[in-house]
Amino acid sequence: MGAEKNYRLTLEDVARLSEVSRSTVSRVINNHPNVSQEVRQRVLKVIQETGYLPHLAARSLASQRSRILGLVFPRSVAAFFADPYFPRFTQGVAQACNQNDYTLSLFIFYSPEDERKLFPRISHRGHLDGVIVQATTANDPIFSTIRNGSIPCVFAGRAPNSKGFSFVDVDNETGAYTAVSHLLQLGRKRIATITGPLDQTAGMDRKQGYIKALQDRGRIVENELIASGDFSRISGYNAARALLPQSPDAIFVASDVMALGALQAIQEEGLKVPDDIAIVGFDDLPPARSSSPPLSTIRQPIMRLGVKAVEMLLDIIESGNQSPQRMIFDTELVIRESCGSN
Amino acid sequence: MGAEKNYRLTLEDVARLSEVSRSTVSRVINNHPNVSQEVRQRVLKVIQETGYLPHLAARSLASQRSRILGLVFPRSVAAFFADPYFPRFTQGVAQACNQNDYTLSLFIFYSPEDERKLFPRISHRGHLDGVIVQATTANDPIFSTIRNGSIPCVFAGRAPNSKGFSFVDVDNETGAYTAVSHLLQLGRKRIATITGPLDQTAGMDRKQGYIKALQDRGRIVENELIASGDFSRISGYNAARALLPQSPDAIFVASDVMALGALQAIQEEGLKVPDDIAIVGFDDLPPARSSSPPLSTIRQPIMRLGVKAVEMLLDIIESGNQSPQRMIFDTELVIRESCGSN
DNA sequence: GTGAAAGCGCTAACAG
DNA sequence: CTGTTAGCGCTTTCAC
Repeated sequence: MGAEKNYRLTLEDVARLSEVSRSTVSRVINNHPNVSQEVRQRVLKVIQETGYLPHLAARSLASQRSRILGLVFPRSVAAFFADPYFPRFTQGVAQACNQNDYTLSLFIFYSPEDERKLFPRISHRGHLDGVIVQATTANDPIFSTIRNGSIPCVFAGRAPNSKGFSFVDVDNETGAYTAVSHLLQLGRKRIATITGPLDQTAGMDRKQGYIKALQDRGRIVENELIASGDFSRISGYNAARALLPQSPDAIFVASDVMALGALQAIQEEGLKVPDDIAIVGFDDLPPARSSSPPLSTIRQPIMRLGVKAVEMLLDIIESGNQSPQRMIFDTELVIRESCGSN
Repeated sequence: MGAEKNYRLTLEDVARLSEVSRSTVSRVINNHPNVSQEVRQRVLKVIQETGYLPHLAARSLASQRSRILGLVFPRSVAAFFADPYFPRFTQGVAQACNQNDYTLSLFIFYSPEDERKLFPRISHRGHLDGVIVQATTANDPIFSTIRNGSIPCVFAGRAPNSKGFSFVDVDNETGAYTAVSHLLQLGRKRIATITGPLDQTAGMDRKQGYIKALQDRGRIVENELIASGDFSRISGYNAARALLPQSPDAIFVASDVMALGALQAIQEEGLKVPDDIAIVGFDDLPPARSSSPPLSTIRQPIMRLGVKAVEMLLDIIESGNQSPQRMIFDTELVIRESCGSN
């Protein structure tokens, strides 16, 4: 191991020790082809022995690339760290950043104050090489910021007004469609839904999948069976309470966290899940596995979304490719006890 | 609003436009006193109008400070984003970083591979101005890395071998003591505990508080009433199952997440909480509020821990103060239904 | 395949 | 209070 001294070694030092020029050392570090095997080995050895580490700021300044990626959670993603979805996504992003030798820098917005302060840093070229932005409602100021800036960006989730933007997402509509179809196959007659916020595509698309599944089987879509929530547990609880008087025999809930709230409301009413009411959630987060009864749900590959977002972003950065890219992941129906299929 | 062009303005540009030298502009930006009011205003106006933003890398290089703080989750913090504690703490850290114009950079370790790659970046001076490290087991390699490096560091939680390190923490022992004392006052006779991992101070201290509360009231500490977990839900579930044959009438559980698992185990056994068994958890995370029955628990100010960690770290960085600092927050008993006091 | 030289955009003495 | 002058440590033409 190289000594970890206070004195920082520089390229200059390594060059001297390996008896070549700074340029050559730089080439070795950056894997430039124009270095002879012999010299390369010699330099590598010195680097190894000294524990030399390039100075990131110096490198950024000279190369005009910071090798820092931003991960942005807009203010309208209020639920932020209350829903396990976000930490999990963050984990995927962090992992992929490590893998690719990029540094991850986290931006979480709370107040307009934060935005005023941080938006310039995010959108101006020079600080970040690119950003991953959690998609949210159309009117969040983050959109105009990104649009007016010139920084490479990938959205996590399709944003309502994100035409021309790159994004990673899951097929929300098909996921919901699958969930509701399953419920129909099980013979449920009055299938209700608790939607997510309808100003986000995830909320809209999942609702659309619910509607489509019903229609494809010739069922009538009843508005009294549709309640809306905001992905929070309490909103799921309240929505379920509002739904119960309509005597549904099944509910498709647009997120696991809301489903947990709904489950509680149902049970408090003395009703049994799945006997009286079947439930299918969406996300497949850990809490879904440990509820009583365990929650049937639509699994989405959250961590992989994070990883893919980074890879897509790096591709955009490195290729300079301007045309928007997109990647839609499939979901998977996970059957547990809450839907009563076993 | 300044135009967000591809061309980056430099200090030079601002200097020219405001008809002063680069140094003066630099002084204005860095709030140096040696600038006349008049000139300062003029420069500020130009900055405002042009939307000039200093180039961080250039600044870092020249000033030898990156204004980037690292937040590190060691590999042995496996539960990572499964326990809402961490996201919440992260939130506090992110908030405080914004406030102080520092950038937050996140390091989450999964594999030895990650460590090999990232440790040098963390411990070498020059990349990060300081790091906040989530405390964990004594044998995690992060400790030697930090110790051998020369980077300012604050631990979140007291580490088992962190003598001489700065940290923020809560008074775990007193928190546990309070919880158990409350249970005793309610007349519970056979109070069990489910501990956290005993190679972490949070686990040890909470166990110690349990023991002390019992002893202070002249109770005998029975080993059969002590089960250990690892802060995960499933470990709480298993520990509770192991405890039930000893017929406890109360359990102090060292984390809310484990308490939820224990609750489930108890209820599956047909026992009632709090009638048959009272439960008090630790943390006061959102899930504690929404369980049935709601969980009595020991609240710790998680976000404030994050904020304080940053402030402490900045103080160390800016003052160059070497002597270890520490801050211990008080906890608070939150009474809900699971302990049966109402 | 290698080295010399010119910056990248900023800070920080040092003069004045 | 203000300007001049050196760098910070690296990348990147451009010669050779």
